[in-house]
Amino acid sequence: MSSRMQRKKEEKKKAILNTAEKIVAEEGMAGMTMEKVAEEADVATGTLYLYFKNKSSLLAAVNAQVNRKYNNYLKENISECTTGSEKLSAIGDGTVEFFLNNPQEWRAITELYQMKVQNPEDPNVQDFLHEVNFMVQMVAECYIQGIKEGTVREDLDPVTTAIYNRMAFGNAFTPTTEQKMLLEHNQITQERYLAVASGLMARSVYKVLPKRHKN
Amino acid sequence: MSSRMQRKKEEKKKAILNTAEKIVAEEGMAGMTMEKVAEEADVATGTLYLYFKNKSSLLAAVNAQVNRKYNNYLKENISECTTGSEKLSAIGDGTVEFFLNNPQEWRAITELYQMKVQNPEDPNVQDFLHEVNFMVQMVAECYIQGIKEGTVREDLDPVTTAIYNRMAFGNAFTPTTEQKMLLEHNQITQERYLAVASGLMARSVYKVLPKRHKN
Amino acid sequence: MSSRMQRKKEEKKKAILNTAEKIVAEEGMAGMTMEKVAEEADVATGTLYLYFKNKSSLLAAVNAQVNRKYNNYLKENISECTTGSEKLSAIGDGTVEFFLNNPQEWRAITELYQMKVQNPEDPNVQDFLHEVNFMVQMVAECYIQGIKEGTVREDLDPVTTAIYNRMAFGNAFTPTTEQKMLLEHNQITQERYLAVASGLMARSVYKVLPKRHKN
Amino acid sequence: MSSRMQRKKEEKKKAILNTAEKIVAEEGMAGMTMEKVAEEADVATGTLYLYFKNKSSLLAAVNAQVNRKYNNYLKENISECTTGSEKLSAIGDGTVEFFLNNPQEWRAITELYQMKVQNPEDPNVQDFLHEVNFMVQMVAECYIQGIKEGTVREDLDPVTTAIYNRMAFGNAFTPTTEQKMLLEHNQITQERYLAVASGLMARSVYKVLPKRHKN
DNA sequence: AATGAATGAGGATTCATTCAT
DNA sequence: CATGAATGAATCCTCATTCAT
Repeated sequence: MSSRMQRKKEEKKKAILNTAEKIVAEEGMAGMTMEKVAEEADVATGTLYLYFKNKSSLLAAVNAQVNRKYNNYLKENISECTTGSEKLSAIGDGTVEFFLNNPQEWRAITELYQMKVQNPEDPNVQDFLHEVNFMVQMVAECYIQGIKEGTVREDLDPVTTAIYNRMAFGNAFTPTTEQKMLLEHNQITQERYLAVASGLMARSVYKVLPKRHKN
Repeated sequence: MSSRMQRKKEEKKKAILNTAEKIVAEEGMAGMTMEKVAEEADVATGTLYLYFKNKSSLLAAVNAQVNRKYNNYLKENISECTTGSEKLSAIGDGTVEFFLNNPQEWRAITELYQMKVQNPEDPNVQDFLHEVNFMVQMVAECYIQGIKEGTVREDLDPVTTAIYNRMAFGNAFTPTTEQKMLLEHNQITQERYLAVASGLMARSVYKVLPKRHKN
Repeated sequence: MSSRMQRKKEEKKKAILNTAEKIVAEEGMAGMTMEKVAEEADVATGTLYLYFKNKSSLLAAVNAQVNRKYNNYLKENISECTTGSEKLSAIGDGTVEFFLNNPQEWRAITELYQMKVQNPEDPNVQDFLHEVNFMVQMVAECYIQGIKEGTVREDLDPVTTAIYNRMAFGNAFTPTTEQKMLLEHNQITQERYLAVASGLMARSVYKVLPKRHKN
Repeated sequence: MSSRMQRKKEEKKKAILNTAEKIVAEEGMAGMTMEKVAEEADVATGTLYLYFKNKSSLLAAVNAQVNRKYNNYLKENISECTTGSEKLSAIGDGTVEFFLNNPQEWRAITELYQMKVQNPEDPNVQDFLHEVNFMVQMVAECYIQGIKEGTVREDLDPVTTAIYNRMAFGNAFTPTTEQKMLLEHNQITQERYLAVASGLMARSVYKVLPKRHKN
């Protein structure tokens, strides 16, 4: 295959992926039908199966891509930080920024939390796992550095905490339906909720809260 | 209707509800088809609709029941506590116990976090909302008491925190698929995960960690 | 059975019948479910089957009752007329009156035009047939008298015409969905339609139009 | 899509449409289930939904097609006529012919008189309405011409009469169940009924009956 | 590689009718 | 007589996946 062909193929795959991501963000995982993806990506239904083994694999690919974007965003945000505490702040702030600037990606990420993995061998699943784990390791390293530097509690388990935080983060920005009902019922705004959640997470990690988090 | 008839009807409703709960726990919300419920509950499909308006309402009823069980469990656990700190500990420990003793209920609760409410007027939805809110208020009051008693941070927003905690709790005990993969990949046991998560939550709330939480 | 019991039974049957009639009028033949009838008539579903063999039979009974009412109305209206022409006018005017005063009955009558007879042996079907045929014979006799008196065309086939007129009448007052769309599309009011239809029917029968029909 | 493909698709659509028409004619609107259509058209259930949005739309399409056939038949029949009276006769005779030669279409047309329109935006509904209205306008114009030429009553309302006639025609050829019972009960043949009905309709319209209608 | 028509199993819901009490 | 819970076949519609072109 000529490299031009190659490139074209790659582009089509991306187009499908982006369309799928958009639909997942807008209508949820269950709302993403292969037909809709095909139509909106302007390809035939059958074509989807040339690029993705099945729906499950496409979802995994979306999940991988969207997490890669998130990771890249944070990586860049961190690059100029030196202390662990700074990095953690950068991750926190970066997430807020990412959430505000890429609402579609964020919606997709949280929708896909509940993705059921059908075939762990699937390269897209592997890819996805790789991305998520990268993030976990990155955060864990910040904790380790923070512990060394005395800003993070010494008894904190870095990796496990990082894994726990993934969900806590997601939830802080995108409450479940149940939580939305509770917030509404108790007349609490989403902004308030986000602030409180962030504070709680910070407090669980830091020895002394950095200034910005005193809110 | 004779009271015997009445009782029998009530029993059948319970039977359907329990079957539905079991299936939700085992196969998720989407995996709960009306046919499966009917078959496993050993009734005809049509019978389900005698007791529940539609699938959505049945799910809400399951959600209400399962949260009621949880609430009752905690209520009893709390009843002998006096200080806010004690109560919060009792809630934490009670949740662990409940999770260990009623794995099915717990699975169902977490599966149903993402339940979409279709008709807010539905009595079962109302019932569910009532239960969840009861729990939130109960925890919030413990925080308030704890603040008064000096064990809980003064700047903590009781209700909002209680709402956030619902999800954090759920997640601590039943990680998402994604998290399970991460835990496995990093060779962290579920017990370890639960311990770390509990510690993080405690730390975010307490002024000084109670002894039991020093893990 | 005591005659009091007998009466009570008769009353219950009437109640069911009236409820069924109402529902047919409001929601059409297909919209009349046995459950709805039972609920609205405040009896158990099973009770319906004590009084009517099946749904089909209940519909036939409704059809019979509603036509009986119509017939009685016209009979009374005619009773003081002497000439055939007068009687026919009385039937026409009576129908308009009946239609205006008993909209429910009228709706039911027209809805039931398309009733499919499943079992011709059914007493209710027989009853229904008897009523409709009574009406046909009554009109036919008016035609015959009119012919004798020189007001109705001699070459008119009394019975066949009377049968044809049943439908024409019904249609004049209750156009089909299709016709309603056409009327709306051409901005013709129902009143106009009724007037035109009546004029056409009169003209097809009379030698010289009676004054009232010159519209 | 290749034009061969295109043609094939068109053919399949027609096949489905024809099957649906046949079933409507034989078993009525309510008797036409999607499953029956699929089976008899030898396609899968899902295939129906590739060609028609839903059952309601399929029924509308059948209604449109069957009326188009009827219209075309009459258009051709009229084409060589010059006077309004001739055209009206041609329409009457044409309808008899159509009824005799296309019994299935005729049955379908009359069955569909009671079609409930669910979505007026549906192209098939629009199509159907267009066809029916075409017929109404055509007949109305004949009346207008006839009035000018002095053969049709001057006081006749062309469009309204044409709308009324649609039903009258339909009924003349395809009596309702009720009427069939009455005819049978009074030993009147369908031919006789048709003749009488035609005569009545003619008489309601013409100033002087054309010879052919003196029956 | 790409297409998109076709498939058909599966899922929610309704409703006439029965029957044990 | 009366009840009303229970039945389960029937119906509409969806959607992941395949395959002939």
